[in-house]
Amino acid sequence: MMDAFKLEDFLPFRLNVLAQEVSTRLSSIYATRFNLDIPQWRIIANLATRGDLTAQDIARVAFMHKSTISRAVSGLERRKLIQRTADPADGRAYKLRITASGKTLFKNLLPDVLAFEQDLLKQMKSSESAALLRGLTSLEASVLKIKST
Amino acid sequence: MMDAFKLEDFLPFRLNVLAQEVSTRLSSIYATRFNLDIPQWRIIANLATRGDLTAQDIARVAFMHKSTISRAVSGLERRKLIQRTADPADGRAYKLRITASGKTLFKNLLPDVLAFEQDLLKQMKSSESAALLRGLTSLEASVLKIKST
DNA sequence: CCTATTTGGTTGCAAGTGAAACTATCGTGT
DNA sequence: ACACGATAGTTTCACTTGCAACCAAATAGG
Repeated sequence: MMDAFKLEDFLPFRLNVLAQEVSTRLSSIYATRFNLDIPQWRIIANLATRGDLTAQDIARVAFMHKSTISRAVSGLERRKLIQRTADPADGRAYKLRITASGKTLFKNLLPDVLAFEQDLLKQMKSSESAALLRGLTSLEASVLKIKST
Repeated sequence: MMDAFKLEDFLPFRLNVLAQEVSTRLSSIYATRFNLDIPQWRIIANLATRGDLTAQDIARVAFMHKSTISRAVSGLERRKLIQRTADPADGRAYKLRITASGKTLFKNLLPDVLAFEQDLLKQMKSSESAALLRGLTSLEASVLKIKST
């Protein structure tokens, strides 16, 4: 019609659709089987793999808003999947730690989640999946550069 | 800590963060300068480049929910950027068409939007950006395959 | 020290979104 | 011609989310 612009080739659009599609399918795994939403899953995963963190730490590494974290933490604490203790070094902050049952949940969840990722990648030729991962790494760097501009 | 799982290497997480980051920065272009939100931008772009479409058509090509489209269309029609006419072939449907002022807006917007995409890609080595695009194409196919499973 | 600014975290509010219910119309089968 | 299920689009509702205002504690500057 007008111009040769194709929305379906437009990088931001493609990223959005892919992320959305992948996210929806993935979250159905931990939502239905483990009753976690996306923020909760991210917090669990970070605490399980990185050790104790404050909400602020999580905000930085998981790119989440602090209000989202605050709410997700309440839920996780209520279910005793994580535990909050005052940070001795900073009276405003709380150290978040995953509990034993949180670890168990994570251990049960992880295989499913990894299997899903592998399903996605296994459908691709290995040269293509390698290209994807390389490209994503490069794009991540590019976004950071633009960000600081 | 526990397992070698790294959330920051996990494909769904990476896609999410990237899409989110890119989307936010892009939408600030058309939000502040042209008062469009994401659904509206997508509708304008599709109508500008593909010609007349029904809401249903847009839902399919742009992966949007019909309720989202319905609301976005109202706003665009109110601003006379698009126009709705009853579909002669189907009494339930409406043909959506971009108006002259809609086209003008799109023409003004397009260069900014393309420049943003180019900014992203230009920061990457051309081998890396090629890898990215190839990988995304392959992943798109992979997601579709899993979807039908 | 004492004030001013910043920072960690929580909460209220407004906006956006998906699911589902609903209306109107279409298409199929009988 | 009619009844049925499917489909286009709108709207209501519940829920999520980001932003901004807020409180408490920390840090910086005079």
